[in-house]
Amino acid sequence: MSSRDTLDGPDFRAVPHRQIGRHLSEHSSAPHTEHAESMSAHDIQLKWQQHWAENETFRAGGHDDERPRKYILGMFPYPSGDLHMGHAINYLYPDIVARYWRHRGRNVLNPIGWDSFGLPAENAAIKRGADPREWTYKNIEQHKAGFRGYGMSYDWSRVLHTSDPEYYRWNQWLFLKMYERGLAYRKKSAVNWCPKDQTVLANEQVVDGRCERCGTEVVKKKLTQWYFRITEYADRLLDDLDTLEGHWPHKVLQMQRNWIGRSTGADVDFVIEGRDEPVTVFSTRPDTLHGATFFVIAPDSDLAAELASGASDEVRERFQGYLETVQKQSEIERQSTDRPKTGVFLERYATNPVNGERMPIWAADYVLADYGHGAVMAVPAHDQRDLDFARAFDLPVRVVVDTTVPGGANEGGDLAELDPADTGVALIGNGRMTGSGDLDGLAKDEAIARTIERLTAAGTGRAAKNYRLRDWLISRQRFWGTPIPMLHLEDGSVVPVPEDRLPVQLPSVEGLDLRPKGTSPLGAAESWVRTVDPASGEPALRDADTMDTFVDSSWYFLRFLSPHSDQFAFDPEEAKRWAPVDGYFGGVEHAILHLLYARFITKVLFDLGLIDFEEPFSNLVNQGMVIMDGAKMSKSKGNLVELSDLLGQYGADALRLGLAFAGPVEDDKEWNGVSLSGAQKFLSRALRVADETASPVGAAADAGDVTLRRITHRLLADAPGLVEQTKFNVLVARLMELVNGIRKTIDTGAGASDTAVREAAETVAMILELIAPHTGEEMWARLGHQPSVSAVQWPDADPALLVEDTVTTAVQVNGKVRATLDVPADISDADLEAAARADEKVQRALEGKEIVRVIVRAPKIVNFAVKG
RNA sequence: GCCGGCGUGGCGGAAUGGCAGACGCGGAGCACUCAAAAUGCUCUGUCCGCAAGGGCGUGUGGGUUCGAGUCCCACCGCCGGCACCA
Repeated sequence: MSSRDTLDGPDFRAVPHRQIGRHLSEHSSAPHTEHAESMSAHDIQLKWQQHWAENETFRAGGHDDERPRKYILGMFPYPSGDLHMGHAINYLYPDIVARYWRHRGRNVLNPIGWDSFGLPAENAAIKRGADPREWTYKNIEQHKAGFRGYGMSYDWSRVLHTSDPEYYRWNQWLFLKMYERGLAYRKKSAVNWCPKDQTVLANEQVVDGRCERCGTEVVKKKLTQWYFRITEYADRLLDDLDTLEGHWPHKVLQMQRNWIGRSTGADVDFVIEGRDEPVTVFSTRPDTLHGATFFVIAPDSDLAAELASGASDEVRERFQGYLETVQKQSEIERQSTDRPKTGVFLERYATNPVNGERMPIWAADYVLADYGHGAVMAVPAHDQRDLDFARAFDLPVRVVVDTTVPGGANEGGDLAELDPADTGVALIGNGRMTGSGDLDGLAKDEAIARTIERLTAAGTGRAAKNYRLRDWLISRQRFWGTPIPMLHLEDGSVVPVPEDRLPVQLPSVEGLDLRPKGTSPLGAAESWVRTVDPASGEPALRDADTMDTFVDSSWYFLRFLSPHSDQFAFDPEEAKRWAPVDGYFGGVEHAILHLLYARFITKVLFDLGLIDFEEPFSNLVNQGMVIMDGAKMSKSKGNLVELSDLLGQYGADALRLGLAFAGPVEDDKEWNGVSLSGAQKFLSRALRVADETASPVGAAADAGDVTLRRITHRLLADAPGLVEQTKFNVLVARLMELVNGIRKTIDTGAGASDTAVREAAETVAMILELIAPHTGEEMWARLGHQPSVSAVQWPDADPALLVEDTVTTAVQVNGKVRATLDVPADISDADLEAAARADEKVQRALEGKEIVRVIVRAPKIVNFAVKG
């Protein structure tokens, strides 16, 4: 808005979104506004939804649109069943924000699409003997109708479905790019296997040892699978989290940090007797190397098998038995930390590089094959797990850190009494080195640095990092996903499908048995699997696995920027214009799944030079769930509240308002506490003040009732902050205050023809539109304006109306309020103190007391600090 | 075990270190009505008091400050993440 020095009311310039400069009269004719009493919420809803659809009101502006851009996005839905309360709350918040930025003069992109590959469609298809396509696209149509009925301001020209070949073609393209860069690779490894879904799972999809989808206990299976090398990006994924601080929920950042789990320390090479190659172990405490008294390797590692095979028959037999026991355990059993330590001595020895001591080598399942090098140097005195093991098998315990020294963890204690071998408690705290040659006396950090220097110089070790994060297993043995675009030749080599042959389309389900059986159903599609390598002309077999659907969702936010392109996955020029996403909304359940994968792929695309940013989502909001009786709503619990029922009964606006008002965005909302009738009541109250507004359109507000004008302008000033901090519940409360103020002005104040009433009602219409868009539009129309209110530009608040002439000062005595004074807002400290001292109540409170100090913060507060 | 977050009326929840409880739900009363619904208005943290007024109040105990729901320390409770990760 231009800087004007008049005290006019808000300047509600209606600027159409799509093309600035287009005149209101060119808009399609305004929908007929009937008399208030004759229109139900339902009628209002339909009328405006039709208007928005016909006018493409929320289509994002094109290249010629000069306004600054805002990209607002909700995590796209999976098209299972109909829309329910979960969707209602998830997609409400981004819609509020998108609508807000339109009022703030931004070219807003608020798209919607469907994450439409995945197991539920396939399982439903198996159950009904149908094609997953039918189920999927039927549900998508239902969702689309549901979202329109809910009043979402989407750009419907950019819809995408990940199960369209036009989409998954680019998934395959991404895979090939990853492959070219060595970021997609195949390896045989023990993988997580869900026996129910009959497919492998990524680490991220195993929750407490169970399948994230179906809850079945996960088992380990040795399989050759495709992986994305996310570990190569571990440092960047971890370090860049710092740049998101303050923009992403702290909790999500912390969860990702935990998940990546970087440890720093050293790799140390140990010579093994009777083996040519040394074995490397990782340790975060190389300072304790002198205290390493034995060596432990994971029983299911290749090294264990190798070392056992070189031992006596008896040892070999014992080891085999142990290995079988270990492999029979479920993940849940194995992860339990409080079970006794078990293991077998392999009758082999390693040599401690710092003192040449012989260290017996054991195989024990407390060492994991897939972390570090699958082997550890055991320092029982200073590691609880090693100590437990040493005590179970009577192995030597040697203290090399004195924790009783000044500043140590057991300062002033008696080291002999603290002997871990006796107490069973490892000394893991700080202290000074002892019994470690010339490391003696050094503190932990110094000793670590010194040890790494020595090892490096001797060539027997080096500084090293390790991560909890594992590479992302992306193969799935299921039908309804993106085929992996690779070919297996007769000579055993694996080659990519050339880019110009994409997409590798899914075959028809006709004649295919989709039932899970441990290998991909695609493998049975003979005519599909058997093909020819276009490069060599050799016969080839297609890779029959499909990709994890998290690949689909790892880059979809870029596809919205050029959703129909057959030239690019996304147009880099469009990405430059719109991306990254300014406001991303979704549930915390994706804190380390989707959000980690999307960050990873974004960094890869950055490295490919296709985008100029390294983080996909500049701001993230985790909304809470709608719960019922304290539990998540779900189909299985039978407490799913369908959206369509409520839209008919209460209307979209009442539902939106009720949810927005129910509490802070990130909190769960108890459904029984959401009052839709209360919301309805407020909406009709708002509509009524618009109907009652009696001054003409365009009437200047300057002469209007000042009290009401102050409320209006305070809201105009405060609402942007409230929306930008996602305090929608407070925004609703403030709207209620304004409507209450209008009500009061009409009934007992200046009356319905006062121009402040019009100004206030128009402000309500504009801001209410964010939350209850149909009612906002209807108010705007009834106030005599052309649609759409969504295009109205946010007026600046009049600064003169934001400062009060008189304010209420609290007068405190020792911090307790004893009186309030109405004083001029610009009162001086001295005058205020004098006024306070003159007040009768204050005098009474000060009677007989000695004033020690007086704090005056005009015009807010006076505080007398007194004695006696 | 490690890491993180949160504790405010009967309920959902407000509150840049400056009048705790905005706004709403629920409750009580009043107006309109033959009546009800709808609508509008008033009251509604708690204790003492007829009242004026006062005491107490943001999980508990300390601290910083003229002043603490807000900042610091300890504890209690709840929620979430990670966890035999060397």
